Amino acid sequence: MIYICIMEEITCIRQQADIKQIIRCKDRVSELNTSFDYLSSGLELAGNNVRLRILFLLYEEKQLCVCDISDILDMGISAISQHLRKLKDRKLIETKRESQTIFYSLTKEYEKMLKPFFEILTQNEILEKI
Amino acid sequence: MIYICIMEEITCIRQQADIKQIIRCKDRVSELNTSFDYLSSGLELAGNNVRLRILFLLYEEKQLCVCDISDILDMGISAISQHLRKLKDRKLIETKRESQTIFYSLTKEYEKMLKPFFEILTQNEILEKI
DNA sequence: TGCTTATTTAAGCAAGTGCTAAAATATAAA
DNA sequence: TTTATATTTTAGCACTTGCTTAAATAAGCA
Repeated sequence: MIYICIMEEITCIRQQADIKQIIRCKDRVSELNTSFDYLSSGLELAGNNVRLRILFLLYEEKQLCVCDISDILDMGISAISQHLRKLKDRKLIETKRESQTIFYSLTKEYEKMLKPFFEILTQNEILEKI
Repeated sequence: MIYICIMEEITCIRQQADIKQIIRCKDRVSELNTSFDYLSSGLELAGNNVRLRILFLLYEEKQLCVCDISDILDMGISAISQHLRKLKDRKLIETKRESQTIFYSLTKEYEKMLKPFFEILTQNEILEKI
């Protein structure tokens, strides 16, 4: 019979290292693997300054077209369009065509998810003014 | 007398464009400018897969050293250290030295802020298993 | 003092991001 | 059909990010 022993390379050989803790954490992280991918990809999108502003504008105005956002943020239409595509691919926003104009809006799911953030944003601003 | 007229370049000359809406949004966005910078920089940090895992691990285990995280995530110590520095610079985490070992933990503020996210993460995982 | 352990910092590089400019697509109106 | 409007897509490029390797720092111990 052949025994194959897979040794996990431990980079750190601290005396006080809690091996049980490390193994428990490894398991925990790997079972939540896809959740981390999903959540981080969403946060990454919102983590861009321009995209965060776009999400906020859609949150407050309900719907806007590329052209509106381009004017508001003083940026090229193409640049905005590329940001919108990323947000749409990841289903943070959705489109509704009205003849030539394409209106973007937050999906129900993300409107709910982003609400607390934008409320903090707005409240802080008010507090600063008092 | 010399009049200087600063014309704002409007890239989009849509017939149906609501000029009042655009100007209102411009003002709104510019008054919240620093808030956007602050929030997006935080989300950007959490939007990285490795850093999100680090934040989650610190959330669950309360405190860990570079070495622990390096073992758990199977990554080089230097790479983890550089992520930790970014999180520390932005005050998402803080350090506590115990002789040679430096323990990292979430700051009170961000522990509270991240809680809802990690609860969703954990709940979804449980739901999937049923 | 030197040696070990724990960690950070710096240099270098491959890969990714976000912008601009130009070409392509799609709808409406003349 | 041609022309204008609204938008997307592609190519190219500067800039940033995240990793690796190697050198630097810092604390405890012989």
